[in-house]
Amino acid sequence: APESPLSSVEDPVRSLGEVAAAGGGGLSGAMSAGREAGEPTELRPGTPLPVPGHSGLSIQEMVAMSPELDTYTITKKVKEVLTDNNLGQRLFGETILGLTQGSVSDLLARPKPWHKLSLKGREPFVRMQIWLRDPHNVEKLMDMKRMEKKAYMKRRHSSVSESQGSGDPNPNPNPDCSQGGSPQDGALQHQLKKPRVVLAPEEKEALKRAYQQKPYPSPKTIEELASQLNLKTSTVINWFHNYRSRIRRELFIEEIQAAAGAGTSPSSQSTKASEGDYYDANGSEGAAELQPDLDPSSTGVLAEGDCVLGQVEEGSSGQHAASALDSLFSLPDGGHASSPAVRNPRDSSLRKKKAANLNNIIHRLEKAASKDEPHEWEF
DNA sequence: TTGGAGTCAATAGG
DNA sequence: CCTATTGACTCCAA
Repeated sequence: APESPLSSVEDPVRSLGEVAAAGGGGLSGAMSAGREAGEPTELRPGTPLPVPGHSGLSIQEMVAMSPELDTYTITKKVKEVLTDNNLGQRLFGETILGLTQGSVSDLLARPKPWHKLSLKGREPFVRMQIWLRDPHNVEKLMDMKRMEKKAYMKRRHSSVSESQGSGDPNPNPNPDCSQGGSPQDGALQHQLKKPRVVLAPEEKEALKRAYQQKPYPSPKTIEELASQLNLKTSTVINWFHNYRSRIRRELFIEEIQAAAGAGTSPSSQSTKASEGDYYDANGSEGAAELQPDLDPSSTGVLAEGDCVLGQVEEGSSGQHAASALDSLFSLPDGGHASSPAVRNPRDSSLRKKKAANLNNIIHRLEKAASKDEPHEWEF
């Protein structure tokens, strides 16, 4: 069998079956029926990407049994290993995690604390942990990188001549190998595919301002915003979904940094953080002062007790059968499990964000108070 | 239905 | 090439 240019590099297992992934009901997608055929999207839900060595456990099972992991330390280590060895997020993500580059970037840049992750969300971290365990894995990835490059060179050479059909030397019976084919009929699809919406800075500002005032706008408010900004309603809705979600994540990170920073050094480096990107640096006014001490846990966003600190108390109990797993869940080198410490509740940035989240609470209270009657309260 | 969690994938910068 | 950002989509639970 002639080695395929690149697909062979990828997960050899992969779902053979793969029922036409036509994708379920696309409710709103109606009009833009441009969904092109091919592009089975590399790794899909089917085969959860086999975990390296390992006995029969599926990652799912391993995730379930996994003790609390320090996501921050894991991502830090992964980033270090990748950069040290010139390995990209794309290759790492697609072959090790089964995720795309963008997702990997996001994950590595702002990992959520373990206890805030769903089972699904923990999977990538467990995979990274396992991957880190064996230094040999780095070698394997590097080999793959070389192979990709080789394949790429080869393709670039041959493709030039066979400009049209059949030319594609695709020895792979499996239509999976997306890499190659694509630039075929670009022009056509380009027109049919709805262009990506890019919000103007001012539009984002307006939305952020609206968020400050009402993190959970009513359908009515959304409509207004949409028409005022001349955007589709769905775009506004999506924006709020995404913004809330990303604000939430920012808070997690701030908490981690606050805890870590406070512990290592009294003065500590004022984690420059991405500051005011996710919330209006200016607009948080009043709220902050009005609520001196809101119980964070009630927001459902600012976790209970202590996130970051959690993993200390864990240890002792679950050993037993875990002994075997023990080796699996521990970084190869110094297992320095981030030593958290006191955290500084006075962190202005954190406070500001928590304050900004006040409206979140209000929203829920409103909701609880009056199910019906989408009251539009003014403050 | 609505909101949250995870992701994808286009795209902007390096 | 690579990485970061981000609008949209899929799943799922309440």
